[in-house]
Amino acid sequence: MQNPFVTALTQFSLLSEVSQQDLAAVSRRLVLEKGHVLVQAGKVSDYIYFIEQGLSRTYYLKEGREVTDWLSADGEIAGSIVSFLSRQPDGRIIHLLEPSVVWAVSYQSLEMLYARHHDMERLGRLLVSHGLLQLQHRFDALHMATALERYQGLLANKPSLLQRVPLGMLASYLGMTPETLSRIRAQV
Amino acid sequence: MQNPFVTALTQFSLLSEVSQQDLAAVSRRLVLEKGHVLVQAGKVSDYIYFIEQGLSRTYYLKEGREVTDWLSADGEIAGSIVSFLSRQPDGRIIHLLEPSVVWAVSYQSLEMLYARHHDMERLGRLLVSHGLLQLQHRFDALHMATALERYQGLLANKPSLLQRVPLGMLASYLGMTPETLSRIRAQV
DNA sequence: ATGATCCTTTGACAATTATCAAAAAAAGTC
DNA sequence: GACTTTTTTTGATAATTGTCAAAGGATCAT
Repeated sequence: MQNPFVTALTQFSLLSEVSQQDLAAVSRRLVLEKGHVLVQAGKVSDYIYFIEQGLSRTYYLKEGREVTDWLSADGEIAGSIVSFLSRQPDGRIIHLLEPSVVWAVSYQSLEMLYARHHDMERLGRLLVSHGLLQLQHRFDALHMATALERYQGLLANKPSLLQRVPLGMLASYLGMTPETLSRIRAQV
Repeated sequence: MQNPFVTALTQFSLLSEVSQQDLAAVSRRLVLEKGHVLVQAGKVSDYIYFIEQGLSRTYYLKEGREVTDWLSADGEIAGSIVSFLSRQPDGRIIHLLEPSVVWAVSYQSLEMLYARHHDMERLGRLLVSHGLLQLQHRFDALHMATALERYQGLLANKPSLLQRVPLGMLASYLGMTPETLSRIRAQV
């Protein structure tokens, strides 16, 4: 299999040749510049993305301030999951923090594949399960933790983000102000 | 369908008669007293629960203190999802805050049903998706919010928990100390 | 390269939240 | 129902984190 997107998904669960071909057929590879907006606010998000290479940031506005909700780097999934799964508009915006190569699959295509192939439905279940585990992990890292602990958690878990993501965007990702993150970083 | 557990799951996605029967066949109804422990810490959790009536609390210990991770009431799912999905031990404990009627299904049975019936696999996917949406919602409610906002969020979203869950357990659920929650409640 | 813009750091101070302790209230037990 | 135990409230104080402002750096576009 040449398609890195299909290869990555196959890690979650084996797919028949037919499913792999069908999946490859509905996925599109995009080469995009830094700053490109993958998902706009207020619309139903119709695509889910796989970041072959690059970095995306999901954020929303709260009282005029940007709150970073999620960061997806090479080999990870990006998407406005609330909107994508619930089929409702959502305020989240996804944009690229680096020039990136991403794969896109539409909701419709996925539903079609789920209906057609049991093994794709299974893959979908496992993908969502994986997403749930990731979110729980992130939740735990922020729950009942001090700002310093949250920073250290990121340092232990995803240190590369500290290099690749501007401090101001990381701060709200960690649930603190830029000033606090700057001070913590200076002092550790 | 007489089985309230199967009826509840059917809301997520239609099931064939056969699937419904198979699901009913592997689920067991339990009538349990307050305080009963559904899931112990440090073990791989082999069951997922549906609360027909009652209330459960998921918590773990952090530096000697109990942190409330999740609360499941009538009609909701309870389970140590990290352990259940990842098949790894986890520190979370689930116990009942009220005498409850719950339905239990084992991991093995579910896997068997997933493999046997495509529509069960779909139901599983939708159940996990629903869980992911719930967790994201909870995450959003705590992210970049003050203690007062978090309290008001609970008041707006799940006010019944304020009546049914002891304040100390709610406090860590909301990411604050019992003293802070007590003061906020007195003042609002 | 240069200027403009945006991001980060630092400082002073204010607000929020945590901690510790003790009293008051509520819940569980015999 | 009285007693014990646990939970909640309240107070005083400390620690953490946020806010506002300004200076210093970095980045971007021309």
